[in-house]
Amino acid sequence: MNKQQQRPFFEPAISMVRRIPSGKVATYGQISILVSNSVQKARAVGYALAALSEEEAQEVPWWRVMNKQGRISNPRARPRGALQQQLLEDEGVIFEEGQVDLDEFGWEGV
DNA sequence: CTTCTGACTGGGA
DNA sequence: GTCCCAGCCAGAA
Repeated sequence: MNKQQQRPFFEPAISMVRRIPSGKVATYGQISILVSNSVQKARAVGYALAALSEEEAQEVPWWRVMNKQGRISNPRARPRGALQQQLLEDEGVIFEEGQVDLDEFGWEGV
């Protein structure tokens, strides 16, 4: 728990990801803007999810977070990438050529 | 201490 | 469509 203080950006970002409703997807830049009002910290958001343990992954819908292109980021480095698409499709998100239409499934935020 | 890398984004060529 | 560059945060060497 004390680690939160060491991560001024990690925890807020994770908390925001948890707010993403089912059937919707958010981009790293989206989360970055919501928590810090800056899109430039998007990389830190991705890193925050990458640092999630399996335990945290159960509570955090990391699969609803993707890049601005509406595409799963670095799927080759993560076998879970296939799972991510499967989970999203199970929630009603439609993949088109391995790509999601953010204009339709993009999370508007709070 | 410095340097590099990474689940990113935006702009320019 | 591609490629390159600059900026941000966190961790590893």
